[in-house]
Amino acid sequence: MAGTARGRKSSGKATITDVAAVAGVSVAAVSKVINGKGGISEPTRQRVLAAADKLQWSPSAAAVALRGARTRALGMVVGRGADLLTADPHFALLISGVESELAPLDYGLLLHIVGEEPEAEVRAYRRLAEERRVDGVILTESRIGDPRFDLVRRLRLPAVLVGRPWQEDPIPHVQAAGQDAGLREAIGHLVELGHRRIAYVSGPEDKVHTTFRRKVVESCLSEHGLRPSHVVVGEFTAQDATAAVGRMAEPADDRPTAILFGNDTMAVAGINAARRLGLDVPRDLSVIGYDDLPLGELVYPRLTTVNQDIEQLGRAAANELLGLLEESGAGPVAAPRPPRLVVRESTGPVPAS
Amino acid sequence: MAGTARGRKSSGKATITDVAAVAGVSVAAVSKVINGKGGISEPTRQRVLAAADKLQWSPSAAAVALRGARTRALGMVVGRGADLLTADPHFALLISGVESELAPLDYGLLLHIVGEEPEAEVRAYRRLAEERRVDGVILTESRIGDPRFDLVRRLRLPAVLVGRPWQEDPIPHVQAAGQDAGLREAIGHLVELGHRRIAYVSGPEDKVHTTFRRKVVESCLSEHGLRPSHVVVGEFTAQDATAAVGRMAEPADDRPTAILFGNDTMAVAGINAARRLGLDVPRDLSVIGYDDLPLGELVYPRLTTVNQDIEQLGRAAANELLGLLEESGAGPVAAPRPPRLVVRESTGPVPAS
DNA sequence: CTGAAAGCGCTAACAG
DNA sequence: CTGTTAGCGCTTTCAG
Repeated sequence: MAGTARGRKSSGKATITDVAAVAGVSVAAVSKVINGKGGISEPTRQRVLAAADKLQWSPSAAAVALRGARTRALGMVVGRGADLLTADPHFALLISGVESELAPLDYGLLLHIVGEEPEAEVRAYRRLAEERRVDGVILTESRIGDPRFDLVRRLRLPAVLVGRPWQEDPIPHVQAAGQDAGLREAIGHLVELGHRRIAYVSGPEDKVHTTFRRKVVESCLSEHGLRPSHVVVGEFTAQDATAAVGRMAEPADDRPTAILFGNDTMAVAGINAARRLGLDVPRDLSVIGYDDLPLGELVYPRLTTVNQDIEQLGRAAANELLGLLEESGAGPVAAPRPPRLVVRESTGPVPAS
Repeated sequence: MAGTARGRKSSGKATITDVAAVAGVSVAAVSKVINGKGGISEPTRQRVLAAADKLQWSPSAAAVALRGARTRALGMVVGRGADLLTADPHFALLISGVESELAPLDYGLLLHIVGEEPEAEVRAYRRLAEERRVDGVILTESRIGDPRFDLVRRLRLPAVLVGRPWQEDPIPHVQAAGQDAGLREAIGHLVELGHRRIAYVSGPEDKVHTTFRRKVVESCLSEHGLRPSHVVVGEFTAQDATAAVGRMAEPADDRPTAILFGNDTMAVAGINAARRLGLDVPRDLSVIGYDDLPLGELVYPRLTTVNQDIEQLGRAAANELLGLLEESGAGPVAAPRPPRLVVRESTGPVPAS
């Protein structure tokens, strides 16, 4: 195990030059072998591979990026407080889907969690672009008048939005076909059970999907000749859900017999609020959530909810973005399937009264 | 608004050369201004800053990394299936804490979610190191005989572990003082309520913290002159929790009057399993979880559990790693406080029988 | 105080 | 088939 030949810099990590030296070839040959370019004899190829393996060498991401302007990393900026982030596995699922698409291509995902302040968010995107840290970004949760679409365009930062774009924004986006399917099924389910007084508890209306869903609920109810008995716009939190239920329970004869909630967290909180008010779910009140979090299976009664394939959505978004970057090797990805109702135990026939 | 002076490459993004040209100085001057090195006159400084701002320029991360061997990014490899990831906000919290420490220093976090296969995990770390994509990594969930400590050492990849190291491993790590405090409080609480038959449902014993906690429970019970009525080792899943409760309920006279679960998800599942067996919580059975997820406040009865300040742990880990990298500017971070019991509604006096 | 020039590790022409 | 060489955008001596 005598020391290596001509003094390799003792401590620093191996470079392409070291590999070339060990293999007894030129750096160009090493480069070609690593990048699978043709025009290299098999014996040479083997020697290079052996040398690279021996030295535990892979091309430096920085050098490759500097040379080719490809960083092989995608970015994602999440603008939410830690509290909301953790109450809702939404992002974990999305990221997991994105990663599953990226991993085989050896792309990385650069994550930025910023607070709610819009300026921090803008700054994050700006740096990602200006510093050329990523090849593109994945956007989520588009808001009404979302500034990010303009931003990424000005930044010339390739971007794909997960979900429903704001207006006719020509930004590439992925979403499941039949976005309204889940809510339609949900309402159909309730109507079939005899419910007529149906309330809707929504999330903050600055999000595009929030208003969209409220409209779907309203139009779908009207197709059944109904109007929502109550519409509450809140904050997607347990507190707001509890408050909403409290408010709706007041005049008992006007109380809804079923409530649709904007997400599962609110729905579960709503169920418990009802219970504390002496109402049994589903006997006195039916409840439907949205998202189908694991939580829904854990609680009692198990939650009837609308399932979205968020992970698949992440996969599709990553795939789309990779396509934009002309990254071959990103095989086709199955389209995310429409949201659909999962009937469990929190819905039942309308109370007799 | 006439076209820029001598043909700047029309479409490509601005470089330091462009900024220098616009400011009418040399690239060296621009570099010095940006990096806050002294020896630049104020007027020059202003001109450079104005030019950089006008061109929306920040130094390319790739070039900086190539030159200085600092990527200003940290890595985190999460080896878990998407399912486990989402059932447990643990990582979301941790990441959120890490980010909050990184953001002010403009460090990025490169995330890799790999499956359960150990080889995928090793590969991920190896690439992170060999490609010099990150300056260091944060490790979580150390396992018995964890190969990653050796790995990062061989890779010369600066690393900090979140949580309890395996054996005396000399890897830098952060953890709250008084790791056993929460469980001790929990058991004290139960004993005070008169419980004598106390069971423990643990997670997979390949994790270091899992075995540690079981030992704490056992030794703490024995200090009270007790032995666990049952110890079940499962998978941290709702299924296993349900099964465990089913098994323990069998001979009613040997049934535990209280169960400690390894995490909140199991605890909630356990409560519902008990309910389906006709047992009321906390009247017939007391239940305590671990982690204090938001979930615990949503369910009925609200869950008594052990709270850990995971976000703070993430902050501390990032801070420690930054310190290892000799990154100044990482101010001191408060030490994570010991786990502590949060008493809510799922525990009560031992049943009379 | 300011600028010219030498690389960091790699890829892509171009010559042999 | 294989080697030489010119930069990619930046920082950093070292001279002016």
